[in-house]
Amino acid sequence: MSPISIAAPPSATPGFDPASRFPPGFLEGFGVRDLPGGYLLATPGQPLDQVFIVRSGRVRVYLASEARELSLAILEPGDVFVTHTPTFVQTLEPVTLWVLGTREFAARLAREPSITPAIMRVLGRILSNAVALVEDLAFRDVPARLARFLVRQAEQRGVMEADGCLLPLRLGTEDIACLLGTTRQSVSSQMNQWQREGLLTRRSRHALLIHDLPALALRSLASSG
Amino acid sequence: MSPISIAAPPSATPGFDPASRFPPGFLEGFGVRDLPGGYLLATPGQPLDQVFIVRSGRVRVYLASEARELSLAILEPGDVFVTHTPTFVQTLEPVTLWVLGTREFAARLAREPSITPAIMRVLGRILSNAVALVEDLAFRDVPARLARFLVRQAEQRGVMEADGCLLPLRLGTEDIACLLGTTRQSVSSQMNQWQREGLLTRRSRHALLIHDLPALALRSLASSG
DNA sequence: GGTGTTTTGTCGGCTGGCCGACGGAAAGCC
DNA sequence: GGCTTTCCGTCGGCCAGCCGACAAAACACC
Repeated sequence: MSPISIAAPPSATPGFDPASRFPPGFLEGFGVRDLPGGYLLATPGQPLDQVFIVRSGRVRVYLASEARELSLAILEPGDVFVTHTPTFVQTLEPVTLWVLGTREFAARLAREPSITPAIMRVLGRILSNAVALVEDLAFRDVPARLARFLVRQAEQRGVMEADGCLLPLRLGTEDIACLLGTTRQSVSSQMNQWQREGLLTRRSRHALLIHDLPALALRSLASSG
Repeated sequence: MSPISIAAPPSATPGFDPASRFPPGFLEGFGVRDLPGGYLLATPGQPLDQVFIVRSGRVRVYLASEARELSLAILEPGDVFVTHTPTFVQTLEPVTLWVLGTREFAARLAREPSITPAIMRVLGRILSNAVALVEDLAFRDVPARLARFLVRQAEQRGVMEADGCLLPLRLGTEDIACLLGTTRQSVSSQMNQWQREGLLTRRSRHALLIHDLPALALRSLASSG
């Protein structure tokens, strides 16, 4: 999950084994935890430091003020995160996680230093994503953010077809708006604008057909400052 | 340097030894590098991965679009950073750094696992700061961001006096605007607004006297969404 | 202390995008 | 199929804050 995303790894092909992402034996020591959908597993208030990896299901990481929410990432199987940051973390559906306390994790690293470089890469990627998110908010207007979002989604999940790139979306308009730091209305109107221009077609509520990907990419360049 | 800041450690008291922040012997292996003012030591393009620590002088970390710049942090002696992120890093004045390549750094961690927890704490703090920055941009309007900035500065560097808290500022209006993701004009007018309300006095170009810190803190709460 | 340069204060116009409201469409549910 | 509920599209009003422009002040340098 991408343009606005703080999570660790690159894209996930559907139907793969999340454990295959990690060195053999890496997951030993992690606890397995099953959670129901809608479960809030971390808040800014009580930071029970934990490293977790999503095994199945989706998890949303977000910030909230009194009036609004901003999704930082929607984690999918294989994604890594640390509850060491002042964010809310909530399951979107029933979820299975691998979990380990940060202290134990650090001790583990100390015992098996060979995995340290891999971890540093993951952390570096998380930080890079956070920086990219700041860049998006500071420099790009809503159309550009939305275009970027769609292009990235297409790169990750798009399926080429005769008349364009079919993009299965598991998010509603409101969810997208929340990822982009804007409103339902702005996303909706922009999307329909592009539909009228022939850039894309709303195939169904959860599928989008992008006809002109390059044109979208063009609109994803900075234009708000 | 704070409300908008991605850098690692808490505040620095002036005239301290930056090396004292780290475990004895930690800095062995680091190279020492002297750079002139205005030197650009990293850009998003070529990520020569390095871990560096500021020994003296100030360093600015920022993002740039064609039309605008956003400062992520102004690093001071003792601050740690990684050029592993797609940002610009530039010296503001002549600077001395301790530098080590990320590969060597990781190897070092692998050899001396005892310092790993400390490093994870530093990375966690950097990430938390980045998240806080996103929060600022997404949820707070300009007055709130500015108020927060001033309050934090006061906490870190302010000197209590009879008629308030004297705040030595090494930044101009434009620099502050750049840290807050806004414009010179907005900062200026808001500051003078508060001056008229008696909250603060512009003592000189580089010094500010804050009379009513609590009132400022009140204005630093979210109000743009 | 005069003179050029940089920094700051202020104003008005303009606009992106938020907000509230409401009708229509799709999807779930029996 | 009918019903309910959730989701989506669109419009008009409104406002924060950016932009350009210019004057005044602070500072630096001789």
